[in-house]
Amino acid sequence: MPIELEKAYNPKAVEDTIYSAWSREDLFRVDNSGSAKSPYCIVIPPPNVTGRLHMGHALNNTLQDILIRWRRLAGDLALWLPGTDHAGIATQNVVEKELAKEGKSREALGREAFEKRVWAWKDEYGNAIIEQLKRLGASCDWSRTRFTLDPGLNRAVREVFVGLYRKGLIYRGDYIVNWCPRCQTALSDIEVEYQETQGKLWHIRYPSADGGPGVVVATTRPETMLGDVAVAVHPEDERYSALVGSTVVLPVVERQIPVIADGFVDRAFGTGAVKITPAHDPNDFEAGRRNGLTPLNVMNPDATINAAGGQFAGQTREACRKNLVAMLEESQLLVKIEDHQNSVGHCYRCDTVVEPYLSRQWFVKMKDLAEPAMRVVREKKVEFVPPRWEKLYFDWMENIKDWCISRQLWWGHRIPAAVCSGCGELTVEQELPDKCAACGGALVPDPDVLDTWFSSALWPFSTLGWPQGAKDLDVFYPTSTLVTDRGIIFFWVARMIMAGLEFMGREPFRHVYIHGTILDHLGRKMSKSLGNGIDPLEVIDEYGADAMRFSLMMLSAGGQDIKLSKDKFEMGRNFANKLWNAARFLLMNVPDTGAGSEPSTQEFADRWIVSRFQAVAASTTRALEEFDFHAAVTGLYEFTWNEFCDWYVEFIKPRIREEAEPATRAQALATAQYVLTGILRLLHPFMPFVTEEIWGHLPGRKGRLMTDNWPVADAALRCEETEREMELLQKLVRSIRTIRSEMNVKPSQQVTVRVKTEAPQAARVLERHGELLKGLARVADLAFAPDMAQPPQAASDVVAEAAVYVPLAGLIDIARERERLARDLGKQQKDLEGMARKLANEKFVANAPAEIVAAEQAKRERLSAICGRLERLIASLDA
RNA sequence: GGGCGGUUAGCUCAGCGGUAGAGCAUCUGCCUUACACGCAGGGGGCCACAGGUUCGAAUCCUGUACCGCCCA
Repeated sequence: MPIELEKAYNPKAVEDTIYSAWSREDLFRVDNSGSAKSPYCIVIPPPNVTGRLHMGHALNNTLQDILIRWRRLAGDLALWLPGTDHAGIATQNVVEKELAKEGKSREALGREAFEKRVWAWKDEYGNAIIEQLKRLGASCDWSRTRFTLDPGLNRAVREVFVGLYRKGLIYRGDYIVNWCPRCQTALSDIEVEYQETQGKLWHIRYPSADGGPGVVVATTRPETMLGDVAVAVHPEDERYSALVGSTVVLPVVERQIPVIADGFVDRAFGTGAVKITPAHDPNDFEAGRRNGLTPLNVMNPDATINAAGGQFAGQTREACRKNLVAMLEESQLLVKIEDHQNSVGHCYRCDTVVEPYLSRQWFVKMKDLAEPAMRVVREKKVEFVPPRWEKLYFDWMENIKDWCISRQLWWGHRIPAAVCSGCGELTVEQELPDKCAACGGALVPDPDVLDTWFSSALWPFSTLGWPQGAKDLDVFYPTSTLVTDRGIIFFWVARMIMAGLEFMGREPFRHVYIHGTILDHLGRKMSKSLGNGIDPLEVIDEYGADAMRFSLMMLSAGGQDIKLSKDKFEMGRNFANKLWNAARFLLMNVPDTGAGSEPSTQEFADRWIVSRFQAVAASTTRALEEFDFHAAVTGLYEFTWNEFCDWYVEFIKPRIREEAEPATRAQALATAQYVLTGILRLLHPFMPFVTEEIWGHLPGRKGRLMTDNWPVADAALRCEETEREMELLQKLVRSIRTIRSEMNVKPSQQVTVRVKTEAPQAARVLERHGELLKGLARVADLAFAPDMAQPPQAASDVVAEAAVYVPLAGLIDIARERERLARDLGKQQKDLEGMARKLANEKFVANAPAEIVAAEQAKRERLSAICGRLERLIASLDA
């Protein structure tokens, strides 16, 4: 019994089944023992445990899966190592919200109980995104799944922290950091997002202590004046030189502060005099240090005013600003208010306005780490694809600032440090002792945790078993390719390179592929607040995972951003269905025993498709090697649809009918099966489900497609002569089809065709392959000759090598026919003239490469032949 | 203010030195027993603008405009 497949491909019915089969058969697991295969490894950019799969993930992970499935088929020991990120702030926020619903708080619960609670949450919900990746088809080795808070990774974090501390690359100190008053933690510089805001510039008079007019300062944040300790002017600013060294009175607060001179003041900004608030502004902090001024902190961690703010104590920063401005106005010290555009920092997790805030934090000294990390990119040991991202990397690395790594959170890696309650000595150890080594006093562990990105930076080696050492580490480090978004080049990529070099002595990966960003159909980023997101799981339900993957690849050229709308997925869905039906058709005709998969090259059509297949196998491989996913996928689309389905399958239909001659039938089926099998292999990385499903129906196949082989193009099977002949045949078929269509000949109606051709190649094609032409153009009667006379009442068309006549008694309107041919002639003549002009240009002939000139001459010849034929046709109509 | 990317058919995008391509949409025929998620045929573009380089520019260079992203 021939195999009968469903009429339309139904991804819903097969995807889960296929995935469980792969899983059940343990095909995801990578065995690193004694393999002679060369290693290929990708570590996943670990999604947040709190995350839900969005289109960005879908794109990112599709790309990784394509690479992994390709390399696995190609015979590598291909490991895709999955995992999730503990996402300090985000996860803590989620659980705190949950607690709030129960009327509880993290503080009331206590640290230990809270941490337990977060772990419980993680155990229950933290796997969601992993399960969603499986629906995408991700072929990760799930047995190696890691979490950034795993004990092994914690061990790595402590090792790195202590190592860097001992080298003097980690230090603790009091500095202005970016403080999120809502999350109540420090943030690193790159965790702050700046937004252009229409603000104001308040000009405030600080009168002299001696009763003089004093000085007018301009500020965008009047509330911070509570913490002012000086007013600064530029040393060379003549407007103020008399005031330097004098004392002014801080309005409302009535505190006396000095006027100092410092070169950092921008004379052109505002009034040229600025207030100095060292505890609340990074520049002022530095200025304060230079000038020996003691910072005055006037805010609580939640950005309300503290006791130092006197009468404003307890007010929020916003309320304080309002009240203070009102009071200044009342006392006539508010000189003016200007509109002022400035960019205001917001917390990247909760969007609260960030406060520059003086506090004691831990920092990593970056300069020494950045140097070798730049070198490996310069020396192409690490390559960005597309290469333009290198520049961004260098720009950031060259201006790198120290990294604030401590976070005032409860969820994360504890900083392995403690302070002695007795002598104040700082202890930094992987395993903290109970007592201070210096004085024997009790040690108080540092309450802070590390920036989540600190553990992420170690991901390429901590996940493989560092620092304990492991076979995986030996086999797979350095990893091969990192696939990620431009948004985390600083956060993650750069830091991984630095950490990898520092602790492994090798760069963590060879290539960094930076893909585009998914945008909505209007070109905006997809976001929860805009509600313009497309849910990949819905897309998978509606169109299938393969359709989504394939469509995304069709749309993602050269790492360009992707403007997405749901209807785009029809492309992939239609293609999957096309493939399915091609397979369905062949399987309906293939005997149970299989057709074999040895291609035949005896018949012209077989020789042609086999040759074309070698070409596409070669170009697909090349495209993947160059990370050109778009080229790979469009090449496969065109080959499968336009060559295999539209032409080859149509060609062999007569040969595979039951009544056909058995030998040619067997050859056609074997060749078709050979090409289909090859298509499935080439397509598998992009569309793993349909290809595996079809594979499962092929008679005589062994094992799973997922672990089969990647096709290697065989140059010996390439035949350019055949391809040229086929092109001519196709032109003739199209020519007849065009006539049929324009003359409204019913598809069921067979026609007679006469061809006038003097070209030996055309004669040969018609002689040998006339039957193919008759089949595809629905021709009952075909004849050709060098001197073929135009039959009466015939519609006609030309190709360069021939004139084609289709006698259609009663259907021909001579006038219309003449008009049609004349229109065509006009077009062709215009092209011909252009070509002739070009070739008449001596400079062109002299300067252009010989092969170009030859090609242009060939083109002119072709056009001239076409024009000649058209002219003769028109003349014969007039006769 | 600096950097990067974009501006090609109605829409979404390829092409990146030899006079333009795809998918969708559109128009005309077709349920030609693999597929209407389909088949066949057609129409549609002075490749943002202005200069330059070149025998030749959508493609390289310079500038302008607009859109987007990143950094300050």
